[in-house]
Amino acid sequence: MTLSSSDQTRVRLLEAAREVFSQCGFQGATVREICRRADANVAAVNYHFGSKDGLLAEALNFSALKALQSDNIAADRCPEIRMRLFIKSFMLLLLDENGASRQCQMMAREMADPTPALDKIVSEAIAPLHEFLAKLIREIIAEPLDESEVRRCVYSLIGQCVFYRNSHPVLQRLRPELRYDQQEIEAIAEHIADFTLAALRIKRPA
Amino acid sequence: MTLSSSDQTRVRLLEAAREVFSQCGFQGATVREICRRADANVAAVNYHFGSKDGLLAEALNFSALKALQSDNIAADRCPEIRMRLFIKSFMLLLLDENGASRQCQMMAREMADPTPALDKIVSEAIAPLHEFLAKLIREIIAEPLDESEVRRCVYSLIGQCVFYRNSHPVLQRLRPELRYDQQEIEAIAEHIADFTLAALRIKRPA
DNA sequence: TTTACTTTCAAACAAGCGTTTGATATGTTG
DNA sequence: CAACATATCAAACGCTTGTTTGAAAGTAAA
Repeated sequence: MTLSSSDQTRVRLLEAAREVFSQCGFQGATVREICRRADANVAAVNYHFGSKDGLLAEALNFSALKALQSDNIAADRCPEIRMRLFIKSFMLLLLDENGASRQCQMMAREMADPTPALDKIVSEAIAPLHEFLAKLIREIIAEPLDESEVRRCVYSLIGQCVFYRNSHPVLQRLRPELRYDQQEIEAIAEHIADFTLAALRIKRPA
Repeated sequence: MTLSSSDQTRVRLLEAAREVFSQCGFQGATVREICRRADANVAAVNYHFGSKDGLLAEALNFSALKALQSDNIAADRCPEIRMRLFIKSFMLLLLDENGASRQCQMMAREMADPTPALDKIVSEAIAPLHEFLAKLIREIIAEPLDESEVRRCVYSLIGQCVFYRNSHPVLQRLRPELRYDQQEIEAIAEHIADFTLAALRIKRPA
């Protein structure tokens, strides 16, 4: 099955949309810029997706994030190792600069600036992610723990991770030589894992 | 010394600007909305501040954040206690909902969406804050530590803190009953302090 | 009161936005 | 080929944005 010409511009639009949305946010992105990058007419967005909102809804795609979680569960490792593995692949998704994976970056954008699509993002991607992490943290602590306390540990972990993405403009100015290459990302991931696991071990019986 | 009529609308504009900027971000805020809340004409912003950019520059004010740091240094306490004190007052600044202190919230906004004022914010407020925290962390660990490692600890701490502000729209949807009252903020601050200090103690000689 | 200066205001401006339109091209089907 | 549905396009629409304008109102000193 080959692509019809309309399907071709559709996928070009979706790809360009992910690029621009993840870079500029939904508000900052313009339909004209997306169409320019997709070599398409301004009217193409509304023809194929109905509206800018519709384009965003179709551009969102949580498969990478979900794959990350199911792979992690499938991995036959102890909870602490699985935590390390998760953080590493999560940071790669979040920071990879020439990324085929703009999905998480779009989500990180939406988190600060709500759009009509935020409800979908929360219920389909963020809520499951939080539950996944809460479960993993419970396994690591291995001691019954207050629900609200587990939740705050999840927030502490995710807060550390998304910080590098959300505050990238600031970090860039603080340390202009900073580049998110594979090596740097892995170093960051290792720090976050060390930091988080150390904090979690305290809560565990001795 | 009393306020001239022009000074009065100036301060009303500044107050309204802080309100709207902290709620909507710079891009999302409109001059018309600010003027509406300040009971001023649309032209008032350009008359008094030259432009929307100029209004932002004057609305920014880092005195609360600086006072927080100097008070903390002045307090005659051990580093760990000072860390707890700092986190608590920082979270109060960040989360206080009917806040006279919109300053930190504006800064948190800027961090995700760069504006022409970001350079000023970084050099005058964020860089000193990071240095302050780096020093505090070094005191807590009390062992010579790699500069990049200290920096990442600073990021871990700040990341946890600003998460509650930047991801507020998400957390609101995840837990609609969430309210940032005094008690909740203090509980959050205590968690972050416990979490962070536990992680830092690991790095310290036994 | 007159003069000079500052502040406010309704109105308009130019530019950018998402979206719509109607014509033109393209492709598919009988 | 003819007929029809689909896809693209330049152009324009209606709206909002930050900003400017020039007149009116207010203020203070001589």
